[in-house]
Amino acid sequence: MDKNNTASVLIDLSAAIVSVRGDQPVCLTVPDVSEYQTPGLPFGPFYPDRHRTMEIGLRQWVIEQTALDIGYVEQLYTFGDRGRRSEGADNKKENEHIVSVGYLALSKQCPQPNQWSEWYKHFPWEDWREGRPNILNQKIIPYLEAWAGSDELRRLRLQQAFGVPDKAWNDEFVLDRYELMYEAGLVWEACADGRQKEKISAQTGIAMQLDHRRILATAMSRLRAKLKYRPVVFELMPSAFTLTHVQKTTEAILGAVLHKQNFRRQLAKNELVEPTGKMSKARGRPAELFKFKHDESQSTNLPGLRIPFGKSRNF
Amino acid sequence: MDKNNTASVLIDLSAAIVSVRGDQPVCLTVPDVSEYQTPGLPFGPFYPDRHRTMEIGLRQWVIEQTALDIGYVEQLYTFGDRGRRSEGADNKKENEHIVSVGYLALSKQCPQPNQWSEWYKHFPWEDWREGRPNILNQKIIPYLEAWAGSDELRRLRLQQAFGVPDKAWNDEFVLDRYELMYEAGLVWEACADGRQKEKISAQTGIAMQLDHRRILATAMSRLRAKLKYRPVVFELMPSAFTLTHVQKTTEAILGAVLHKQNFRRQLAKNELVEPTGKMSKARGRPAELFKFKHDESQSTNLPGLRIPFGKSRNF
DNA sequence: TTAATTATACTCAATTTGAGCATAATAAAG
DNA sequence: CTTTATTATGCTCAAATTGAGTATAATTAA
Repeated sequence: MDKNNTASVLIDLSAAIVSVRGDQPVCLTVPDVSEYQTPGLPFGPFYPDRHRTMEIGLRQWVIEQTALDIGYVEQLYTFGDRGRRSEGADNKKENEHIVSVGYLALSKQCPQPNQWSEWYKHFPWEDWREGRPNILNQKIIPYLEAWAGSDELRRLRLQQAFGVPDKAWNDEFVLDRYELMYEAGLVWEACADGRQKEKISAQTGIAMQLDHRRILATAMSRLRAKLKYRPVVFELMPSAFTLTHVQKTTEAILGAVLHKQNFRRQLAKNELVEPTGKMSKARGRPAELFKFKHDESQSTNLPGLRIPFGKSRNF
Repeated sequence: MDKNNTASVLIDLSAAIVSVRGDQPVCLTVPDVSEYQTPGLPFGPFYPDRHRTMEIGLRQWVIEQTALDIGYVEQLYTFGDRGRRSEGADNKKENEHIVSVGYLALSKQCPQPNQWSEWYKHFPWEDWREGRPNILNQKIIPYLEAWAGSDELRRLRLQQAFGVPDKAWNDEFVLDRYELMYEAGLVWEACADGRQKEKISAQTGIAMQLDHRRILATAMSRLRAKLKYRPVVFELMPSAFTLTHVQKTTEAILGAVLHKQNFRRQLAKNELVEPTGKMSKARGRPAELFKFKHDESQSTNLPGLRIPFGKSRNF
């Protein structure tokens, strides 16, 4: 193998294809054939000869393999870490290095329910809609505190990511929290990568193949952040919807509940929706059906929601 | 060439290494040997055998080639476009596909002035510190309006990116504006890539090699956005500085002037700086010297500046 | 009819923002 | 030594935004 070849790599395009089913954000997964049965994100190789850009390549295999209509697509991050893909265990071809480019895609529908995996089964500590998740105080925080010990840097990172002991929880730091837990050996993937010798007694969320849970965490962080300044929720909504429906979808993604009246005030101020004239009928008073105002093309850099938050979110 | 090989690519790590000299943001460049004399961003190949992660690989060649102390490094975007690197003109090896991973790095110093290129020489329309740049009304907007014609989509994009006719200028849309100008054939690179037949009469900013101006535009967008919610300015400041110095640096990057008292109020509220006790001496009343409060390690996700803006920025 | 449920209009205090004036401390000029 | 230019910093205040309610309307189910 000459020097030129050592620089040559294969590129995987991995996608976190996100949708919302009921009040749960879900993510398209493919089943695992190995003994562990951990789900993984769908991915396909990038063929530079065939596709002019990587995004085109990604859309291509998503259409071929899933027949899904994904509107919004955004590149997340390019991961080139050795040792974060369980290479020793899985990869037969030692010489082929793989770099994976992670994408976030949003889909309005999610047919075939068994192929979609709920976010919060993989990240139970990220859903605060019913209050602070028990797993935090019962398991994660005590374990991480022990791991940090008296190490100043570790304690600082713990404070940043998890808000302990006195800072607020920040819903956007999904990736930071996952990475900290990985380093501390608190997720299954750390064992698989050989960073942790013994298995952790109970699992902290359902693991995923290779570094896919990390890609999903990146997608969650990005989507939660983006929601607040770009109107991406509408990429997850049908053509007509009630305001409550938009709110429930937003809350599902943020993993937090919002103030109803203030949420609507923001929608109104930013002129993001317009009435269709029709009404929905369900239990109580019928709600007006709205539609997104700018469904044409690149509505990417319109104002957004400027989510109003409850103030104290720690404890 | 078998199917496996068509998927194999070389990876370039390109870096927009940014610093501020006086009141000008600058970017490390390497001279061009070709006839055009256009500067380019420094880059090096990624050797997956040698470096565990791409960021480590990047830091490695930056240290080797520039001897710079870069603290903050952030991955920007992975570009895999064919036709956006003037391949026909430059690349001899038709079979080797190159994907470039763009990085943003911040440096406190910028020695050897001739190797650093000022941002606004490449993007003269992005510096609004002296008011709306003349080149916009005199050249860019008229050209783009003609290009858009009566095409609704084009006009919408024009409004989003450049604020014409009635929206405000958004300093973060550097990339959107550059991409629009590229598509419209208003930058030199579009000619080089063969998208534009004739040369444009006068240049709109100094061009760069391959797609490097696009990477710089991405860096500018990201840095301008980040500045507002993360305290990254301090990665560009010496260990002790006056508040005015922080403000001038921020203004240089944003390409806009800020209200002095309000800027300081934000710094104070977020507790980002603390006094050193020493004073600076220059022309007028001496200013207190401050230092960044959290210089240890990952201060990445601290509050940030929440830049207050002047209200009307169009015209 | 009544209760439960959901939608929507409106209010109000607290906070944040945008924009300004007033005053203080220094160097350079006269 | 006084004045002027220059920069720093303290303080004010109206406008806008946010957070957190209350009140009322229009339905379905009992």
